[in-house]
Amino acid sequence: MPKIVDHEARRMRLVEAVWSLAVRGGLEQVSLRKVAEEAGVSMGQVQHYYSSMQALIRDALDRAVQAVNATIENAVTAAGTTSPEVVLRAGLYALISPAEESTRLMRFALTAVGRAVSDPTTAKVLAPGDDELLTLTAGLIAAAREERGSVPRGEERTDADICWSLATSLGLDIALGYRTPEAAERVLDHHIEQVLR
Amino acid sequence: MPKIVDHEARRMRLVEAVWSLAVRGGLEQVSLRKVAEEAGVSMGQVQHYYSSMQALIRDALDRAVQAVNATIENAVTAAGTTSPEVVLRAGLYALISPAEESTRLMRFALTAVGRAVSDPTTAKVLAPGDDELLTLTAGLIAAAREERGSVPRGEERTDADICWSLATSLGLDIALGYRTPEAAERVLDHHIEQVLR
DNA sequence: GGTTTTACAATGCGATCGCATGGCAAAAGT
DNA sequence: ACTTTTGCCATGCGATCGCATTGTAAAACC
Repeated sequence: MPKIVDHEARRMRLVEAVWSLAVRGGLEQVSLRKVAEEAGVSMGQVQHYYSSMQALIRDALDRAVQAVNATIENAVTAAGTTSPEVVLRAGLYALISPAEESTRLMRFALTAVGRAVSDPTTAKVLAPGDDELLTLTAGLIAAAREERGSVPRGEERTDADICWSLATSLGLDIALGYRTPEAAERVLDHHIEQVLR
Repeated sequence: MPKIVDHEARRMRLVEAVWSLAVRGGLEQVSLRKVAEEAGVSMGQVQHYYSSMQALIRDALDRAVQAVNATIENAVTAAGTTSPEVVLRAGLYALISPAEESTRLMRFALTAVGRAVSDPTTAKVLAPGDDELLTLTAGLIAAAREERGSVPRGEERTDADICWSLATSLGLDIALGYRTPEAAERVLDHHIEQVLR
């Protein structure tokens, strides 16, 4: 067998290049040559690791979405077994984090959203939280309400749905420069306060 | 002077072609030749009315945003001077309307969102509701609360902000096929109910 | 130590792109 | 009638695109 290289590292390097190029000038600025140059490798290497441009971009998107999900899970895990309200806030805040890498991933996701309009595969990758996340969040909301002594009012699933929609929307606003993370946090805080009231 | 033609009609025809092409295959599928073919005219005509591809797409985006705003204003105007809650609902519902043209415009806007990441001009066009809209909406919320006899709690501006964020988010979900208009309406109804409670 | 397999690198091809250019028909002004 | 202006068409150019092809150096296997 030939040279032993770290395939994962190679791919990650190329995906990073795609992220940078796309954030800098949109997905349309991502080409085999540009990616190769940005990553400091030859065009041949890009072709060696990805059978097509589509495959490269798809992998870049997959990894971006997975990275965002990972930050949410990490935030929730870090919150540990404190009060449900703290866990709830931790998860939602992950989407409006001022961390530069977080914003970068959101920005890249935004450059790919356009494709979701005509490409069902892309749409599936970018789809909002699944049932499992919604169920978990609904449980957190119910528990947090109980903890606060609020009147339970059912419909926690819809409340959870709205929370994630709002947090995502705020995160995208941050990525587009429409809001600062601080302003977004104030809005999100206010909403959580209303929900748990 | 030469042939008299309806410039506005010509431009609108080209913009329509851009919308169709972009919704069908993303903004990257929009080219001078394709637009000309889609509109059933020559490439020269496209060049005659738009000095560059950028100008054409910018006009298409401007008109799309203006069209969406128009549907909101029309909905509000149509609601007339009934109760503030009805007016509020009318405006918000406009963003999740099941009307085909409405979804089409949202879809096109989505194909352009990616550009906003790296193009401040596009970002400005796609920016969320301005202060005026927010102030107006906040007034409607306050009035609707009073009408219902709810306790006033200030912060109506933030409530208005959240309402528009949620409605927009739901509208985009519909455009991407993540939700049906009916499901989105249920979510929005629930939120309005919570806000006015 | 030769063979094979892997990991690239370099180059070329056909298609498509935005845009510039030049020409031409029609109609308003003189 | 003739000039001028406008609306539009057709064509060509240089750049860039994704991808196929071919070549090559290195390392595991026999």
